[in-house]
Amino acid sequence: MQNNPSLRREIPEASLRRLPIYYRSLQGMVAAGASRVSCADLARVLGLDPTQVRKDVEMTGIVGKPRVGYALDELVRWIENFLGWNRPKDAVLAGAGSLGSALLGYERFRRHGMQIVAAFDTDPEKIGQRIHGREVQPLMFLPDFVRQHKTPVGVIATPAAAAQSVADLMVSGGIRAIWNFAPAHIHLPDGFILQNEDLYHSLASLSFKLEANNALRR
Amino acid sequence: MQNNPSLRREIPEASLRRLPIYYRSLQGMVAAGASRVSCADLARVLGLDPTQVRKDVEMTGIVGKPRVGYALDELVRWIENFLGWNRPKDAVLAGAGSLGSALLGYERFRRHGMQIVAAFDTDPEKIGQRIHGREVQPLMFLPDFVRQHKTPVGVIATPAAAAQSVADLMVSGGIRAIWNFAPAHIHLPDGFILQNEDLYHSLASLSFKLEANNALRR
DNA sequence: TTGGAATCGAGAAAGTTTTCTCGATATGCA
DNA sequence: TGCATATCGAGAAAACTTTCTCGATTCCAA
Repeated sequence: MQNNPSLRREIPEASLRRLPIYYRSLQGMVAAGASRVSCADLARVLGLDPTQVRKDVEMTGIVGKPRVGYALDELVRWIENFLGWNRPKDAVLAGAGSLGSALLGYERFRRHGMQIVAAFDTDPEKIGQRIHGREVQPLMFLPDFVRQHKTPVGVIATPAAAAQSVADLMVSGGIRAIWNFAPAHIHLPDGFILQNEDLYHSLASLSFKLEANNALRR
Repeated sequence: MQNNPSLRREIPEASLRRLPIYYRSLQGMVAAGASRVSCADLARVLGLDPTQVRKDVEMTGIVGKPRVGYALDELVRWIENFLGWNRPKDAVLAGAGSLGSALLGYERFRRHGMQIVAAFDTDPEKIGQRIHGREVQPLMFLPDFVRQHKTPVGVIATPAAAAQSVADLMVSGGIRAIWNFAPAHIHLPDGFILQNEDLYHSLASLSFKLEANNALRR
C-alpha cells in the first residue's frame, strides 16, 4: 500500500469529495458486521452511479476481485491512506469565537487527518481562556508557534475583515495549507493550499434552488 | 428585473457557488466608492478567467454595456435577486449544540436569503434556554411549528446518528429544503432540496493536497 | 469627426467529468 | 465439470464546464 506521488496527481476534486461519503457508508457496514462490499452495493446505498463509485474507489489504488468486490476493512484502510487520514496533521486555529470554539470541540477531526493543537485570538477577553482543553493565546504569538512546531495547517475562523492579515501571519510562520471559514477572498502565494469553507456558497445554492422550486409550484 | 423560471433551469452548480464570491467583491468595491465594474475587473481581483466571470454574471440576466461594464449597484441587485437573497426564507434549526448555537448567531444569513426563526433540541438541559434571542424548544414540536409557519427550510446541526430521523421529522412537517451539517448521508423523497455542508469533504480535499504537497517536497 | 481601445455577447473549441459498453475473471449452482 | 451471473477494469462515448475567438458596440482622445 504505497503512495506513488506520480499517481497522486490529477485527482478530480469531485471524486475527492465523494470519498468521505463512501468512507462513512463503509464504516456503517463494518459496524453492521459486513466483511465484503462491491461498488454496486455502495452505489445502491448512496444513490450514485456504480461506475462513478468504481472510478473513485480505483483512485485509491486498491485492486478488487471480480464477482466479489473488495474486503471491507481493506477498502477503509486504502481510503484512509489515500486521503492521509491515518497521518493526522497539526493545525492552529485563529479566531476563538463561536465557530472557532465549535471547531476546537471536534475531536473527530483527528481521525480525519487533522488535529487543532493551539488556538489564537486578539480579544483580551478570550486570551487565557481554555476552550476544549486548549488555552487561547494572543494572535501575535501564532507565527512563532507555527515556526517552532512546524505546524502545516492554519484554520481561519475570524471575521472576514481579519482573514487576509491572519492568513499573511500564518504564511509568515511557514504554514502550508489554510482552511478558511471566514467569508472573505484570501490570496496566498503560489504553492500554498487554500480550502475555503464558505457557508454563503451553500446558501446561494440552497436559496436559488428554493426559488426555482417556488417558480415550479406557481 | 423578472425571474423567468424557464431561464432559471440548468444553472451549473459551480457558477452558483461563484456568485457569492463576486457578490462579496462587488460589495467591497461599493464600499470603496466605485460605481462601475467590468467582468475583467472582477476576474483580475479574484484571479479567475474573465470569460468565466462574464458567463456567470450573464446568468443573472443583467445586460451590460460594451466598453463600460455594469453599473455596480445594479449588478449587486441582480445577483441578490437571482439568488433570492433579497427574499429571505424562514428556517428552523435542529440541534442547539456548539455548531447550532454558532449558526443561530449568524445574523448575516438574513441578508443571504435565510433567517433561522426557531431552534429545537432533545436535550432537556438545552430546552428552554435562549440562544441569540431564540428559545430552544423540544424537537417533537418541530413538525407542528413548520406546519403552522409554513417554514420552507430546515437546518440540521445534530449528531450524525440523529440526522435522518430529524430530516424525516422536518419532511413530515412540510419542509421543502434541508441544509445538513451532520456528517451523515440523508435520504429525502424526490422533489426535496438537500444541501450538505460536510466538513469532512473539505478535510479530505485539504489532507490529500497536503500529502501530495509533501510528496513533492521529498 | 474619426480612429483606437476596452468590453460585452455569442458561438466554437478544448478540457474535464460522468456515464456507457464490453471483455475478463471469480463464484456458486446444477 | 460446465454454465450462468455478478463484478472489476478499461476504454469509448456522452455530457458538462471552462476557455478561446471574434464580431458588435460604446467610450475616449486626438
